[in-house]
Amino acid sequence: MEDEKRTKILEAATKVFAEKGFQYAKITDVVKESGISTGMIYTYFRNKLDILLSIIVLFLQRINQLNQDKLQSLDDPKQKLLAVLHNFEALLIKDDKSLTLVKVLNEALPHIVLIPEKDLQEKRQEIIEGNQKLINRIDKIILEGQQKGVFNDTLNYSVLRQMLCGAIEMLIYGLFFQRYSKEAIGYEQDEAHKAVSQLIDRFICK
Amino acid sequence: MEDEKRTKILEAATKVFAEKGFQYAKITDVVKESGISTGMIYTYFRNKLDILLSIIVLFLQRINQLNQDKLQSLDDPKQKLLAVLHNFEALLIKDDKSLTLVKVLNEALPHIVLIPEKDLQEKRQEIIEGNQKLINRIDKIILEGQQKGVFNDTLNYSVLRQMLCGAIEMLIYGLFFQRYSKEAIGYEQDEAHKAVSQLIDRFICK
Amino acid sequence: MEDEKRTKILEAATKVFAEKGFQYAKITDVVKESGISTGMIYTYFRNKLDILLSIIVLFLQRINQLNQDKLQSLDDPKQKLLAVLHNFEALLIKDDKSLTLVKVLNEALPHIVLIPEKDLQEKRQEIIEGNQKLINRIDKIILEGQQKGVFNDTLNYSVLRQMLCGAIEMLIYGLFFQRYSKEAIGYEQDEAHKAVSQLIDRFICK
Amino acid sequence: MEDEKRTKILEAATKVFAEKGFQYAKITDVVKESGISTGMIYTYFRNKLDILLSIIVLFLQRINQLNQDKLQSLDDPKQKLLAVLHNFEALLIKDDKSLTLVKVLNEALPHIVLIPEKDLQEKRQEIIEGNQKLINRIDKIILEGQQKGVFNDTLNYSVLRQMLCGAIEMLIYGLFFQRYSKEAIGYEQDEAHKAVSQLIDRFICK
DNA sequence: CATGAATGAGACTTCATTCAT
DNA sequence: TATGAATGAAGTCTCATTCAT
Repeated sequence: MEDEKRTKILEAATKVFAEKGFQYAKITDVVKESGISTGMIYTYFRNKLDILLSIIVLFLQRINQLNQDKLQSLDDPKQKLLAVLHNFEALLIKDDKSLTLVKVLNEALPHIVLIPEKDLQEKRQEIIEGNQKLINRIDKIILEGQQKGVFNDTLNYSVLRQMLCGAIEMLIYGLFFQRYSKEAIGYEQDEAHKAVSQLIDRFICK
Repeated sequence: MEDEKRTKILEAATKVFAEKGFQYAKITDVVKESGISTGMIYTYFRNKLDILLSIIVLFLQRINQLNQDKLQSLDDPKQKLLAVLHNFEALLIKDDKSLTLVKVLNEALPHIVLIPEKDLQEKRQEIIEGNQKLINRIDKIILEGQQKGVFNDTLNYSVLRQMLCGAIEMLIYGLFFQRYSKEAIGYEQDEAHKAVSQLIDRFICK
Repeated sequence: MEDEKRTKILEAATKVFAEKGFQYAKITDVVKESGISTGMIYTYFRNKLDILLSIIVLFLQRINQLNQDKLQSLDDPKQKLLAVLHNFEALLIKDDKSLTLVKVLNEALPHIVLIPEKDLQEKRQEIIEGNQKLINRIDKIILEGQQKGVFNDTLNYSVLRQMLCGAIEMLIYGLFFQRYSKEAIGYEQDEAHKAVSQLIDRFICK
Repeated sequence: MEDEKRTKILEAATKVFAEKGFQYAKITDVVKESGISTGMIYTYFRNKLDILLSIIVLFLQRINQLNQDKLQSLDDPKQKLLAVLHNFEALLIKDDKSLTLVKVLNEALPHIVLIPEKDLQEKRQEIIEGNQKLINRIDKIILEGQQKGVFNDTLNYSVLRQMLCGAIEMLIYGLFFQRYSKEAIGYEQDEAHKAVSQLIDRFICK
């Protein structure tokens, strides 16, 4: 009941932040989009930044939870990597609403990780740790694959992870761009999925 | 002399925007960083946004010029792709100062392309066209490679371009992050360079 | 309730603009005078100029309404002219507060009519039309009086109107000056009233 | 030589202040109009306000000088009043350039007389005294006319002076408006002249 | 619990004025 | 004497946040 309202706010904010950019999005926009009054929003969140951080925290909690659930039953590094990828899809590409989340993450994460916000230290810390956990999990998989001799080991695992994430992120952003701007980007969700599998096959795997 | 000052402002602004984010950067920060007074800044640029747009316009002009220069003497699609990549490096990875530009581009481009700023329409248009030219050039190279039978043609050229750009962007962002946050990211410029070559070899090429 | 606040702002602004002059009046002065916060003022008016224009629009609406009401029941041109004059008094000379309006009108109208403000075109248009309507009504009365042979017709009606308005305006300004500067100007409201009647009798009438 | 430049600045400023209004006129406008550099302007005048005050001081000096010259040889109050009026014409209506002065006087005098500018006290004082002298001279003529039994004495001399000045001012402003806005006002200089004579004949004289 | 009217801090920007050349 | 590039003080306006109802 309470959480329902919280979720409504976060979903509305995600849409608004994605469409206008965090800096240009006004609280009033979130009010209009969510149908929840300003005052109410401020009982759920300390301030505007808190909403943004909460969106990200929620995403990181979900993706990390999903990863934890899926990965423990898998052994093969390649299967693990594909599972992580699948989890991204499950959270980010499943529908138009989810795609907006990518835009928000793209815009916000670099700042939050890099810039020490004075406000909301504990939430920022949670994000940094959640982000770290996500990255570490991927790194561990790649490293394991390299050690098992199935993954490309001519490159540092961190380089591989960085490229993999960048490629996926840009693919998904392309989908968001297409949905939102109504301009053709030239591919759809299924082709993006195929593309990442192929990237793993040809670039990550030996 | 005049251009010298303009450049100084743009460089200072790039640093400040990269470090604080455009929204949180104050004109006073640019004043302090550049050593040029508020009033002077406003004789060179119409407003804060104009500075941001000018940074991007300048980058797009340079990269497109570099590409035009380098590409006309090359025939082989793979050589062309490597040339484009090298141009990115020449502009973005050559030193710490250049790396800040990546951060600014990452933050600003999605907004500018997506959101119709009311202000500064002609400059915004220049950016959209410059960006388009950059992307089209890459697309053309990939398409040519596919038609010549040397590039991976199981995937759409736009998918390949998107992934290539995403991977490179993230690699460079990693370098920026490392220089700026003093936290190890796990690789350096040369390894990034090698990584992209390898990505082209294994993923883009047949 | 809402209109009450709008009125409060307009009244405070009229006083402040009259005392300091529009250019030297700060929004903070209006805030102090009205007891209404900056933010609130900007929900009622787009900007400082909008406040000024709104003061004038309101005056023109009122005077034109009053004129319309009073004139339709009158037949005699002289009675009509006196009615218009009385309406001015009813709006401008009734108390100290009203007198400040004269100062604001004197200062602002010449600019607004003459200079094409880029901002707030529709409001500016309303003022020009309201002003025109006011002048046309007076012109029509004078012309009618001339045609009926009761008004001085050795002079153009526009000359007569101009002089009449100028004389009245200066008379009222004198009253404002006296009230505000506490320096004697040498006459009071009743004498001013008498003077205009006499001006009509001796100068406008045959 | 020096005075030539001073005059040039004052003339340019009069035009600019008339066209844009003192508050909206920029020093740069005066620079462009006069062809004299910013720095130079500031050697002749202390600040922007000083220019405005100097324009008015000069006008008051001239009109008072002219009045003194003409009036001493005249005896008849009506002739004196006509002489004063003629002097106004000589200074304000003689050409398009002079007409701009009316606009500036209209806009500035009420403020200067009313509001104690912190700056430039001695110049402000000079204006107040010059203005006073001008008004006193007119008052004296009217009073004299009343005492001699040739002027309307049912009204206070200050009321008569106020109306006379208002009527003339508005007539001249109409001429300025016509020249500047290219919209017909309905009369020309000669008709304005005739109108004032008639006003004196019918309203001021018995 | 719910609202949205009201607040005011602080950013952007302008332009009168200065002063090195 | 002459210039106009450079300055920075100060005003307008926005919008996140509060709190009376």
